[in-house]
Amino acid sequence: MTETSAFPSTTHDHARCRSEALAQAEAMLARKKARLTPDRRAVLEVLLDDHQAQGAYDIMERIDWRGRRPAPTVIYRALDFLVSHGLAHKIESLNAFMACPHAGHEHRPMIMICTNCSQVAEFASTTIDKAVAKAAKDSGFTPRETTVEVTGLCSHCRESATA
Amino acid sequence: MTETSAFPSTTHDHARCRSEALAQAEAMLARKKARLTPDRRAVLEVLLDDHQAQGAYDIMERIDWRGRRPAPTVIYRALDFLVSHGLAHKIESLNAFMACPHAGHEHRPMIMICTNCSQVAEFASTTIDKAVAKAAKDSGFTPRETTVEVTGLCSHCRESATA
DNA sequence: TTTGTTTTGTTATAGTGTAACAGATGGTCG
DNA sequence: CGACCATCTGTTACACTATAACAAAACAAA
Repeated sequence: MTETSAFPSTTHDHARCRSEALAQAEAMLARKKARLTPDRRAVLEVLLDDHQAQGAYDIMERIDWRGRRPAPTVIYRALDFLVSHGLAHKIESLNAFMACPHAGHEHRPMIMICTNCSQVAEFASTTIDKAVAKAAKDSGFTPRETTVEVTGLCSHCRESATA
Repeated sequence: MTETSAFPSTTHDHARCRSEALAQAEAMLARKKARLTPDRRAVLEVLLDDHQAQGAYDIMERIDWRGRRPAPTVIYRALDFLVSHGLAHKIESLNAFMACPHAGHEHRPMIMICTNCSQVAEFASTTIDKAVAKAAKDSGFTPRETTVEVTGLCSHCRESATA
């Protein structure tokens, strides 16, 4: 039982969720002496605004640039930084990004994508990791990075199923 | 031990591999009364030409169109058809496609991507499927489609490692 | 305060994927 | 046979995703 977070409930206090994640991120980066510059911070904040996957261009539009009109590169650079420090994940099957709620833990979790409400959540499972490692070994393959993504219905949407 | 195929060896008889896969595909589609039209067949043949992932535009360029200059839509339509009939897989982390060597088996295998020789292979593992199902259940999530992709080194490239 | 590293700004371009709709083709059933 | 319906093709246009390349600015460390 590798208990981590799943989909946020209706009673979920998002303001708190968001500010805690941000504080953790700041602390973690300070420890690593990495800089959370204004652009990077802006991107992270947009990602933390909700529990949905967001495309780079969506993110770009949601940021208040105060007159600036930055190129996509700016966003991708910030996203690269966040992903490489474990503060965000890229969701390959959506070509989109999500904030990672567990700042700084080394992990490549399974990502769950609700096709109804389009919320995303992650779950770290050592069982999956082991199963993948074994399958790779049985094929003579030496794994480096693993991607596991699942689409389906979250518990909310499962219950209020559209008849 | 769910033995399927792994990376082709140096002694691999690709002409045979290719023609068998094509024959299987034809048989399977005939059974389903689905049509392997010229465009679809051309795309499948290009995918079967090697064991690498190929982007839609690469595929388009490799086909001899005899003067025609088809739009990308044509390729994507053919790819949709092939994927929906289990004759090809989309590799999400590469935005590319591979032929599936096991025509018609219902399966969503783990896909292995060698970052050295860029060959791809698949492996069906019920252990992974179960682990993913359990992780989803533990999160209250009802899974529909699963993507598992691993990058790393195939057995060949592992041995002849670039010092 | 010099020096080297990291970050930003900017332009341009490459790569991936869909929407929409008219027209052609093929299979089927009376 | 021929009318019909479903599927497949052709085509135009566009939307979305991502990177290359390089000069300028900001910063940290000594």
